[in-house]
Amino acid sequence: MTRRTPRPRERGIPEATVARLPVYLRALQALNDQGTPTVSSEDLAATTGVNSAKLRKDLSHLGSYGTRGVGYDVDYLIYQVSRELGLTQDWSVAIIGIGNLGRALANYGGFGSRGFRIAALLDADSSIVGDKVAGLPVRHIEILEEVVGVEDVSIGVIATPAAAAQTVCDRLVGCGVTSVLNFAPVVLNVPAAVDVRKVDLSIELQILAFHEQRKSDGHGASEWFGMPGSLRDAGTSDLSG
Amino acid sequence: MTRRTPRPRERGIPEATVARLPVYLRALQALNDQGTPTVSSEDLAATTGVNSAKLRKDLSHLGSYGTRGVGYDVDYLIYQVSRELGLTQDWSVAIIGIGNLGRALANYGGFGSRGFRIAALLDADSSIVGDKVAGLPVRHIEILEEVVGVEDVSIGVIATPAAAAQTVCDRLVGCGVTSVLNFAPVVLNVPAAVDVRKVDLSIELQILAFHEQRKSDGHGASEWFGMPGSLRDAGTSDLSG
DNA sequence: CCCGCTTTGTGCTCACTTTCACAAGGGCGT
DNA sequence: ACGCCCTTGTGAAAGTGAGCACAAAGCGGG
Ligand SMILES: NC(=O)c1ccc[n+]([C@@H]2O[C@H](COP(=O)([O-])OP(=O)(O)OC[C@H]3O[C@@H](n4cnc5c(N)ncnc54)[C@H](O)[C@@H]3O)[C@@H](O)[C@H]2O)c1
Ligand SMILES: NC(=O)c1ccc[n+]([C@@H]2O[C@H](COP(=O)([O-])OP(=O)(O)OC[C@H]3O[C@@H](n4cnc5c(N)ncnc54)[C@H](O)[C@@H]3O)[C@@H](O)[C@H]2O)c1
Repeated sequence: MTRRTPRPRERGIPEATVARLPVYLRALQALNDQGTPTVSSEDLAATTGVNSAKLRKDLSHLGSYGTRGVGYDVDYLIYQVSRELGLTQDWSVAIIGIGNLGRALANYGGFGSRGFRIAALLDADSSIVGDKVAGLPVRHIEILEEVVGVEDVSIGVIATPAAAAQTVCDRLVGCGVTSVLNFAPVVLNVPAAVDVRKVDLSIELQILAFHEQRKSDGHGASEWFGMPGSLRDAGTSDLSG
Repeated sequence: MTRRTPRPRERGIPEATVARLPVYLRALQALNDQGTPTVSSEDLAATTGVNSAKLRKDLSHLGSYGTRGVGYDVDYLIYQVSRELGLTQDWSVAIIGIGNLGRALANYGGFGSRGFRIAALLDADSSIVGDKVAGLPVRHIEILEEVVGVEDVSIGVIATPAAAAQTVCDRLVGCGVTSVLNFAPVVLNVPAAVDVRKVDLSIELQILAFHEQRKSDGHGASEWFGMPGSLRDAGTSDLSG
């Protein structure tokens, strides 16, 4: 009866699940765009490349939002997943280091699916400070603390050379930023309360090289090639602690 | 000395270990650059932000290359890790989609720590075909198959808009490429023999947002902030299948 | 040549993930 | 109202990884 508590999920969504929620969310939004009203775990799992049982278990961590015999209401699920991920509020992002990569990031329109606002661009190079990139002025790294305060930055994106990354990170942490996305190829040292995620191109390539080597390694080619069509996911995940 | 079988490790290095080897390798190269001849698991673990037991177990999967009471020979370990990752041979990389991101990638000098060679840049936009980016000419996507064959491309990097990614991927797979690094925000559908790793900025941000929300969520601030100085790693990992 | 100090390599335990398999639940046709 | 069929939600099993704690092993000094 009046099942009051629809399972608010006291706390503790597995990290592995958190990493997949954005993938589901994206697929759900695509379904929504094409007008699909409901979707089964089987179908959603297929388009996101995961096992349907895993998908159901993932969603079950948010609560019981499906209807047996029918599936999930796309709109409603989008809302629930967004809420869980914290996308119902806006997050200010600052990009530090407006070089090749920082520029590409700044120009990247589809910044998440809403929820994120690029609030500031910072660089140490005086010759580009003042330039406008993607409509935003590049500001000097010197005023980082001020900018973080004024813009209420909660996520810092580090796209500086490796040598400057730790210093920049320390300053971000120093003025209260507790989430950092790091593109520089260094291991950042931060307090336990700060989350750091890294994106490292060379590591990705090296992992691919490892598997590539394995493939050519022993033999020519046989028993490889499973049936074409098997889905795949890969890449980013792993958490902090 | 004549320790003949240094444990060739028949096969099967845990994926989690593979993902960390590049990190160790980078730290080892830094040590080597500064002339350090040997390093203990404790020290190497500290600079790479992992538990020393985990580091030792990781390295033990490659064989017994340490010396008890002393540590690991930096040079030797660099060689062994490189070999295991397949970096003793060169891998040709093709970047498809020379827009903001593709350009940044092409210009990225520190491409891995050797081992990788950017062999070709491809794009569908005739107006930029022929341009030189980072010293390489942008070629037309039409001749992808030819380029892959001639340059012996083994890794394809997809930096096209999401809508084109699957098609590009299919063509890469079609001409024998079995390793793909995907920057487009789509789940690629590939045969089982193909490895796909993805780098997805919005997913990373959403994961950070989730944790950020958790931090501010319930309470003000207490029992948070573990002792500053704790190391952190994060980001990429997870494999294919 | 023996001893004690240091650091590796690893057995074992515990925690987290994935996947299977299925009972319970819900809608719909009759 | 009833029963059939479909899909969810989840216990339990299996797989993977993290980390502790320690015996085994180099190394150097006495
Ligand atoms: N370009 C890529 O594709 C790519 C790929 C993987 C990783 N990365 C990493 O991303 C980072 C940026 O790469 P990039 O190609 O854009 O380099 P870049 O040299 O083009 O840009 C770096 C920018 O950071 C600025 N900078 C330097 N020190 C700074 C400081 N202390 N504070 C603020 N800004 C500072 C520089 O002025 C420059 O504008 C590097 O660490 C690189 O290793 C880049
Ligand atoms: N720029 C970023 O920071 C960023 C961040 C995350 C993800 N991404 C993703 O990376 C991809 C590229 O981003 P971008 O900012 O460089 O976009 P972009 O529009 O600047 O560049 C895309 C390039 O791909 C080319 N292209 C289009 N269709 C093609 C086809 N069929 N074959 C070959 N080339 C084709 C276009 O001509 C263009 O040069 C997008 O999928 C984007 O979502 C970009």
